Amino acid sequence: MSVVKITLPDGSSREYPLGVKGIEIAQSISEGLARNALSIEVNGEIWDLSRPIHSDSSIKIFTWNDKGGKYAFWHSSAHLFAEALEALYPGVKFGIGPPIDNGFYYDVDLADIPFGDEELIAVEKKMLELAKTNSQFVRRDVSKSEALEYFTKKGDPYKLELIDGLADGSITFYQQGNFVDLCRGPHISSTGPIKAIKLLSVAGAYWRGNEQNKMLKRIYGITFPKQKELEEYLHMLEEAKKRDHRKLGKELELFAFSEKVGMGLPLWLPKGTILRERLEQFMRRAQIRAGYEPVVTPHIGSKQLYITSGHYEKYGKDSFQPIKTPDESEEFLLKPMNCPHHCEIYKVKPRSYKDLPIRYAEFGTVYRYEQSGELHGLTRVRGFTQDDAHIFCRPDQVKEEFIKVIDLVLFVFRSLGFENYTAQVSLRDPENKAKYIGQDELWERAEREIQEAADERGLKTVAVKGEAAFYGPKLDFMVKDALGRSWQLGTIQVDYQLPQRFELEYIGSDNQKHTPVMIHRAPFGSLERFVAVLIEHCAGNFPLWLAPEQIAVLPISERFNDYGKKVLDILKERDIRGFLDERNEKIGRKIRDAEVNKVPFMLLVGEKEALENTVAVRKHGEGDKGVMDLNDFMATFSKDFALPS
RNA sequence: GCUGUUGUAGCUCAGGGGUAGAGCACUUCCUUGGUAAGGAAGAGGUCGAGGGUUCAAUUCCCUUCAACAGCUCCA
Repeated sequence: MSVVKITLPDGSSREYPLGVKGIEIAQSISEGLARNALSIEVNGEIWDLSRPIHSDSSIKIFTWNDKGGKYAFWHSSAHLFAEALEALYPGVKFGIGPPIDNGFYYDVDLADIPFGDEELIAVEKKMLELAKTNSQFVRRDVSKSEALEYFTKKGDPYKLELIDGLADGSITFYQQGNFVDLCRGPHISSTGPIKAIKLLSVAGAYWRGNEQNKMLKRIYGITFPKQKELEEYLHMLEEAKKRDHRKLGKELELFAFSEKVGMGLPLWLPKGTILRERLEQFMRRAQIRAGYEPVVTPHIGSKQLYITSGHYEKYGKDSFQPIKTPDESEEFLLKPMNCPHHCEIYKVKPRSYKDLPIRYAEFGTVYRYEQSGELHGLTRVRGFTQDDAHIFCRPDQVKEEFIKVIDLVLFVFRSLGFENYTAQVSLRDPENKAKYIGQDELWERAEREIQEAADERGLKTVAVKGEAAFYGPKLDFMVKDALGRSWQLGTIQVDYQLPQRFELEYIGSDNQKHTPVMIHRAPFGSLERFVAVLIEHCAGNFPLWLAPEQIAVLPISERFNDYGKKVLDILKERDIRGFLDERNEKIGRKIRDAEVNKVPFMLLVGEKEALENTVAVRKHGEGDKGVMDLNDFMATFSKDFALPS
């Protein structure tokens, strides 16, 4: 056979000579595509454009607009970085240098060479210089012995360790210029297209992520085909920093931390508390409509409770330690989760199959001793409030209940304008079953039912092994923060284990005892994290119903403070949150301050308004909306003041 | 928890071996102004904490705490 059949993404296929290269296919399609092509997907694998294709294949040619294209570009940039670094610092040892979502990094052992901003700039310069030589990335298959010999000679222990773990026959080298790296690829054709380079930061990272190993320097960078794109990216980073919830939380006086109170223990300021309570009201109402019953449980529970649940064994040592009492036989733990308490509520009386499902909801504040280096604003704290609920149901009700919870989560996301979320099915790590409790068949059943429920609601899911909780698989909803970091928000978890451990039961229609299934769920995840992500999502410009201060009443001069007070009183009668700016300042100044504080509406009152009983409406970010009767104003926006439903 | 960086007024930051400075915010006075910063005066700090070196430390050294970045972790 001297031809291969190549199937294109549109389903059409063409024949090419055996050993055709991606770049040749691109040229045959169009000159423009060939010019922009960076890599090619061949039967689901991403290849170099210069690698010959020897069998019938489905292909897709990637450009800068595809993730696969960017990855090849950034992977090649990592090699270019290594080449430049080696040119400037001969003898440095290299770990790994992969592409990431935004750019690339390379782990290097610089021994004791100091490496700061100046060095980063010097390496950037060298990279640009080398990129201009437009050297080809050349792929070469090497035998394991040849690979070992090369890096032994070069004296790079990290690469030797990597090669050690690879099978002979699967090892490839890539070379550009004088630099040779162990690499699976793929790469772009040559260094020329790398036109704009920025090395962003240096951080420590353990070799192979193991803290027993030596710490290497991880150098992050990003590159672009055009200088303008780099500038736009850097601008975007600046903008993202302005949305950081830690910054806005301080500026808008939403929350604070105190060294004296303790790290990771947020203090909610008055404005932040309003925001948080509005979210609670919103969720309470949605839950009551969905058939949940609110419950309240204490902040501590006896150690025995957590021995029963299995949490003590799993987390006891690495958590807040037991609280003692004068009675030495007593020990209590700060509650790290609400489920055991809710199980005990279930147990207060015998249950019939007709009672199920039972749904207990609680805004439960829990405490977890997170590692100090993990704490991060409101997204990772040591004391937080979950919008928690536990659904106790029969096995035949699991899927239906799960779907109802998905609907609730999606309602919440929709109401708050979150469109960019991903759903992750978190499964057990089949290689490490000891990490989990419970029988295999229950796990398999739960994993299957989660996937089915998600599919039924048309969720796009990614299954990730090893991400399950120790008692059951989860469906996690993830969103990204302003700086592109991914956070888990809502979570839904099926649990066959806790009901057994707590010996929960119900009497079935067969008059026999059965064990119910438990579903843990928290659409917000925690109020803390949700508020953090919400702040970044809307850059502090909260929807009207959530805004801590909805309206600023701004008298033109002190002469109209009395009328302003009257307007404010009317607003307050309608439960609208507002304040009167009585300061001896000009109107321009009052407007500026209200704008900076992101107050959604400003009502200006002066001589004309006081005489006519009206207000001059100004909307945040939009400007003057004209003079209106106060009642008309409130009627026009009444829907926006109310909880969404 | 590990590695690195940082810590000066309420906030944002400058400074630097001889006991501190700016802008904004704050207070008072003048001004009563119509859609993003009116003017003047004033008050405000154990320079994160503890120890050391020194005639002298906020500045140099050590320890510690916290924040930040990354790694590891996340019921």
